[in-house]
Amino acid sequence: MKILKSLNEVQKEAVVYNSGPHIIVAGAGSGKTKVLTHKIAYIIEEGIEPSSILALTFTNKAANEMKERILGLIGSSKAKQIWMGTFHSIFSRILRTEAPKLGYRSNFSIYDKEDSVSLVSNMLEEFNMTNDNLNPSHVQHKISQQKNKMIYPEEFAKNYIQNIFDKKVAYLYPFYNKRLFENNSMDFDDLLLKPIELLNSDSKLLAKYRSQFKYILVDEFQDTNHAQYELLKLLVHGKTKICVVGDDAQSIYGWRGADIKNMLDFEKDFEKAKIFRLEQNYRSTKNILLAADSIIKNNSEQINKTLWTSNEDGEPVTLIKSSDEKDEAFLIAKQIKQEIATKKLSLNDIAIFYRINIQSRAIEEALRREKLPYKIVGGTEFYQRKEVKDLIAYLRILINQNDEESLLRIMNYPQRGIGNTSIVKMIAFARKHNLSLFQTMSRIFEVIEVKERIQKNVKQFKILLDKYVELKDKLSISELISALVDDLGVLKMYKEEGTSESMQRYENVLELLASIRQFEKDNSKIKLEDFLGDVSLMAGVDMMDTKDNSLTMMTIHSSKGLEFPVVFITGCEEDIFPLHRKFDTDSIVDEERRLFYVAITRAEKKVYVTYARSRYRFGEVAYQSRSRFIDELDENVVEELNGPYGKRSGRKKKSFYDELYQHGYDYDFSQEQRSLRVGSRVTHDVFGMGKIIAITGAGDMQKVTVAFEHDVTKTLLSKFANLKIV
DNA sequence: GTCGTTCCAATTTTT
DNA sequence: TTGGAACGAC
Ligand SMILES: Nc1ncnc2c1ncn2[C@@H]1O[C@H](COP(=O)(O)OP(=O)(O)OP(=O)(O)O)[C@@H](O)[C@H]1O
Repeated sequence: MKILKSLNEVQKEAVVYNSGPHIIVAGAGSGKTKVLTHKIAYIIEEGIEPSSILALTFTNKAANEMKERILGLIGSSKAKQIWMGTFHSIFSRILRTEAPKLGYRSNFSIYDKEDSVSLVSNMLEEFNMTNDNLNPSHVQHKISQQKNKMIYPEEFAKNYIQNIFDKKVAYLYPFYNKRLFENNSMDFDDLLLKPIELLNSDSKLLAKYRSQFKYILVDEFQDTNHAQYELLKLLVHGKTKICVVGDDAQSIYGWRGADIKNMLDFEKDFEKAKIFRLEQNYRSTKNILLAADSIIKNNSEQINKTLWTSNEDGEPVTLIKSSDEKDEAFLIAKQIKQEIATKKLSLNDIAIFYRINIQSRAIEEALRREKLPYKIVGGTEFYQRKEVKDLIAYLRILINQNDEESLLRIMNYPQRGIGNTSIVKMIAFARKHNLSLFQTMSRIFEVIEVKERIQKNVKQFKILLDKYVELKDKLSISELISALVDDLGVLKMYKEEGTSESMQRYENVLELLASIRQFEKDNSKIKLEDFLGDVSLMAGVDMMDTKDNSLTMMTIHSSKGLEFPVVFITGCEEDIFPLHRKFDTDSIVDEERRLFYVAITRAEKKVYVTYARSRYRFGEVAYQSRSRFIDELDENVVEELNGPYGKRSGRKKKSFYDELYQHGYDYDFSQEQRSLRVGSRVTHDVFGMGKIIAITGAGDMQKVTVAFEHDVTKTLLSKFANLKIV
């Protein structure tokens, strides 16, 4: 059979296996995704209906690629009928049909993080809690964490309150859910929670989906959260075939609720689960695997796995040292030119990874200067930009008039003389009369607190919206948005402003129009509702264009599942990678280490690791020390490209002089500064462990602000503080 | 209600 | 350093 031909023995076994739940646990590049792909193709060839297969991937892009591969394998367009996508997109699709059973309408909006945060923010204002010192985004994050652990408001309030912050969150949490519901909207977590509620409460529906999905396959299983796992447990029953694949060493979304425990529990929860282990890596050179292994073995908790390759030894990992982030970027550009010149590589073969998006700035600049074309994957995503979101908000309100967040966004965009005071009055009226804000606009003349002149503005706005509600079924999406953009005059507005930001916005609006036209071309007869759903669930990598010839830049998180011949891992310095704040626990550093492992294992032939001795952070120079991960790399597979201070020493503990070198020569080595600098870890006799977050003054008057454990921050005179460096 | 100025947190990572 | 929120003047 053709489908099995390009597989090794274990892979074949796993593809063909059909006697019950199975999990494929294997290291990077061992062909997990490949097995999953071939398995699906195999099942279809066996005569199983594609529409009875549910295949869950981590990104939409991965889903599309998998579909294409399957198409190539079975040569039939049947692949289109597979239920394939991310958990979020699949279950939002199911909710479009089933949500009415929960009291939502099927045109519900999907709130992304920003929408959710702004909902929280508006709630704080409405509840007069703006003085409570609550950061809306922290509140939202906390709520989201509970939701994806399936901890409901009552339970949270009862069992999980540890401090005053939790208490306030517990107060807000039920109202937050209520508001979402009233807005006929769901946040990302609801897209998983609501299906769980539905399937738990409606046995007929459960039966329907259980018989619908005869095969369930999950890629990147190590990064599923509790809600996702619960969904799987619900859907899988006696006859369902379930196959999951994952690598615990690549779990990098713990902060988003993902739990490796799911992998360990699988055997327990799914009876007679069979484990397959793939041990041959087909992606990388021996040296790269050695380097990756030397990193990951520093993590204590791991599922034991072997990984070997018959590929060549290849080149060592090359370390590039630089003085600051500009220098780093320049050296990367220089090295890329050399790679291309000497190795017949194309730009597409090279990727530059970073820990945090901000790092891309300096690199972009250097690449532009050196005339190296690049693309940024993810980052401040296109659909996240303000002007784009504003226009999308118009579309959303046309579909779902209860979507108050969207309505608030556009109420005064572009400016039409409806200010905050009037909006507050309108909301009060809406709450009092149990109306939506949208309905309130129809009765604006009853809201006597709003000035007459402004009532007229509201009326005008309402007429505009009504007109487009009317038009939305008559025009295509692109015609609709073009007409709207014209009507609103935003293009003209940006042009007249004439600043460089405005021009950027102008461009972005044009790009939005173009992208909608493209979207229409790719998905004929698509409905506005579906377009909006897709847009909210679009991941950064989903937009990645692999056709054009350019370098790829992205965060390591976005690089998951991808592979490139040459990989640059940049900013390998303490406090960047591992990026940690104040007091990180081992488990957080372990996740950073897994992230580093993911980064290395994306590479086929060559890894560069770069770091800088200083970089601008928050507008001031911060002196960096190189990442512990660099020291963890197996010396035998590492070379230094430009160590101006001699060869890397194998010493684990740095000497005082090394420390000096680390921090550069343009540094004042006076006693107190050497010892105390921003970022230094210190201990205090009374307060214990801490980290310096600011230093002011000098000499006897020098003050240091230290963040101690348990959220205690103190500003002390260094003369008396007697801080000891650790 | 709008515009300009000042002030402050942000640089985690994203479905 | 930057962008958004907050504040005050008109
Ligand atoms: N039996 C095989 N023969 C040749 N090449 C293979 C084989 N199995 C996998 N590969 C290749 O190895 C590379 C890695 O495969 P794949 O992406 O499926 O691995 P993975 O285990 O999912 O990796 P990761 O977990 O790192 O994302 C791919 O280029 C794939 O084509």
